[in-house]
Amino acid sequence: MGRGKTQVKLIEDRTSRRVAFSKRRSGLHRKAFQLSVLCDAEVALIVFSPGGRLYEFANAGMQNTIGRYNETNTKDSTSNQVHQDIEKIKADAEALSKKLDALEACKRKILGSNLEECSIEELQSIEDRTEKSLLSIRTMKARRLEEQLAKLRQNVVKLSHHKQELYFQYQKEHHLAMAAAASAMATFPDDDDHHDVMDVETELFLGLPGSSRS
Amino acid sequence: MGRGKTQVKLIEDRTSRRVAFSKRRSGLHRKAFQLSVLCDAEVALIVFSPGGRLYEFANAGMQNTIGRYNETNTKDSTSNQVHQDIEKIKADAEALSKKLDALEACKRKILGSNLEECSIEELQSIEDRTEKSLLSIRTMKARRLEEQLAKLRQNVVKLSHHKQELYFQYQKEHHLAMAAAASAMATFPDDDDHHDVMDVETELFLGLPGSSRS
DNA sequence: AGCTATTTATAACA
DNA sequence: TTGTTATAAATAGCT
Repeated sequence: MGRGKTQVKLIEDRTSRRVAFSKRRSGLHRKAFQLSVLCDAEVALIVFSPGGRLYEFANAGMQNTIGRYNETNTKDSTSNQVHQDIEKIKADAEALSKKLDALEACKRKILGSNLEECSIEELQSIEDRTEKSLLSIRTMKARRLEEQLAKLRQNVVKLSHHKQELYFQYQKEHHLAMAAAASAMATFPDDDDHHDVMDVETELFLGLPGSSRS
Repeated sequence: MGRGKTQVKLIEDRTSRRVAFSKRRSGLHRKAFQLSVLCDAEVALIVFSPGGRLYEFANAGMQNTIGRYNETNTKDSTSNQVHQDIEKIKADAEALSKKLDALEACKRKILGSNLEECSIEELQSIEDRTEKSLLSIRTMKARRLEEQLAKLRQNVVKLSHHKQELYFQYQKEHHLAMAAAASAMATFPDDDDHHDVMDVETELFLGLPGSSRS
């Protein structure tokens, strides 16, 4: 149709191609419409131009026809996968929620609330467990205290050393000063009590009751 | 095109309509194909016959073109809603999971495991709480025991009554029998020890140590 | 399904 | 882009 026979291959000339696209697209649209009316068919047509422009026709609504297409043709693929994913996530959430409820109930029981519904046997087991816990907790607390003690002792030792160093330094400087003073004015011998710096009690005892002093 | 002009309205004759559908459908398919080739366009065509049969053409793959259509055209509606739903559910699951982890850590601490990372202050608070719990648990246990005791005592009372009834019945029958025997053979007086049935100790003491006997 | 008279679509041109 | 026109293509009504 037209003044020359058409070969079905890409039209090389860009302008001709654009024109052909425009005319043939509208023709296709018209034909699709006619088919839908004349024959009571459900027709959906999607056309993207090479430039990316969208043209569409759908006498029953594009989404409806696409939905029907997906139902009829490809029972699964996307839609079903998504649905399965959703179901899986929901189930996971449900399971988590239940676990959480159980844990909360358990915690409450352990903490001594909501014991109304417990049998004696259950109470006994909770009691035993709680006693054990208490033991663990106290053990750990004792260990913590020991650790702190050890640190404090270390600090004391360090401080003690530091003090001694300071003392030696002081003595050294003092003797130098004395020597200088002595040589300067040997006539005034001076017997101060520098040694009593060492007399101050600097040791500190720290420990649990009953632990012996090292 | 054909021997008569076509009005664009439903073809009434069923046979004609079926024929027209067949011919026009193939024509439409051919035109769609030509457009895709001649003009380098992406074309998708879906046709449902009135009988529900599916015919399709898509030079770039139906799902691809539908996907592109959904992206280009309808940024939202279904797909986006579903996506949002999924995200919401995921977030919920995440939150639940975190809560669960926290609870499990809490429970473990209370039960005396995983105390390595606790400070002394934390340990102290856990200890206090656990002691309280122990108190609650023991109180509840005592209450339960009391309840059971009460029930047992009731049972004892019932059994005691029942036993007495049985005894009276026995005595009655025994005396009747005795009377009959006496009247039958009054010459052999018989002094058996039936009364010792009552001598058996049937009372039962149940109670907590220190609770007084009622 | 084929055929064919006719209508329709459209390639080339303006 | 839109319109015209010569001509190819599609197809309605028949067989």
